[in-house]
Amino acid sequence: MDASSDTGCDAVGHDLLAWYDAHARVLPWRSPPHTPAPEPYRVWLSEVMLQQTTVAAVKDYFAKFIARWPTVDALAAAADEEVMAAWAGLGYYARARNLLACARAVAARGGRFPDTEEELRALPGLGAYTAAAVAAIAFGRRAVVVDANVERVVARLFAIEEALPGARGTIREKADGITPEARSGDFAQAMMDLGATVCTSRAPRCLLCPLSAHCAARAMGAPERFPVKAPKKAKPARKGQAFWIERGDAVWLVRRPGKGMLGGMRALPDDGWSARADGSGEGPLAGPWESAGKVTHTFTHFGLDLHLSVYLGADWTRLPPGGGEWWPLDRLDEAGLPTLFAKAASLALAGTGD
DNA sequence: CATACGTGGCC
DNA sequence: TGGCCAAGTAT
Repeated sequence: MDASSDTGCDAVGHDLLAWYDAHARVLPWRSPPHTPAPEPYRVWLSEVMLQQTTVAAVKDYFAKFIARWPTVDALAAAADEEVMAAWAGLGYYARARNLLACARAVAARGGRFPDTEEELRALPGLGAYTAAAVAAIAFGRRAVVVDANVERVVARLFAIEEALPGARGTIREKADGITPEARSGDFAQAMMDLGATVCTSRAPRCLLCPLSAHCAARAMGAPERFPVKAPKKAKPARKGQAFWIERGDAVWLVRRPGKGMLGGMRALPDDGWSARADGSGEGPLAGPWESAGKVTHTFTHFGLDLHLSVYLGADWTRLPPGGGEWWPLDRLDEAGLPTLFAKAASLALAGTGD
């Protein structure tokens, strides 16, 4: 037997589940090992929030959503702008739009989530990972659950030299080979816990790892070399402007278009900056504008220097074109501004002494 | 298959 | 401090 066949698939599952029984993280959306599964609604909501997002960042949002919308039917009945505002700050806002679309699709079929991976995959916002995770965790189905943690653990277990993202197919096959028939939901969560707490990206704690005896990367003495990754593209640096138009007790807010950057979110008016180009420098009104400083913000695929121009004592007979609303300054935290514009608002309020 | 899409934490 | 990273999906 070679080093990989003696991992004998079953041995990995057995060792990992034994470790999980003793070391499973306690999380608000999770049931402990050997207890009934959480409600599918909670599993689904947490999995969507956790897409590309850390556990620490999700916790408060999960609690807020569950308190405000305890069931999928309640969420389905919510107003779009309420949900978008509640999601503000969590990022990847297409998730919030798909969350509502999915909740309404589930409500339309009686408030019950489908219980197969294939049907779950057809719902808005559920890709290969989330459909597999919900099928396994909420419904006990055997499913191959592959997220970034699993990719890292598997790439190390089998010392996969092929670089991501090309190695996805190979990694999935290997993950399939070690996924047990029984307890596949626990297995998936165990892999993710292992990746998050032991088989970490930097400085993996191999001495604490229940799979170290099976690990090819460990045997090579080079666990941190895996997974191999393709080099990243440089982020362009963009410049743009945002405009703070104040009427004494209120500021002019717009709603961004439903798709694209920060789609569907409330925002300050801007000069049309994007990932592809700088803004025009043109404001929505003639002014008079006063400079209030600059906000720097880094998005996934570009960096932005956002210059803020302020117009105090605006005349309400001269509303900017294109629609918007006067938003009370004392309720600005309820507007649901994405972080970039929340930073700009703080800058404006600091500068105006409000 | 490549790209667009947020944010905060870590070293 | 700037780059890397995190329970990915849609197109």
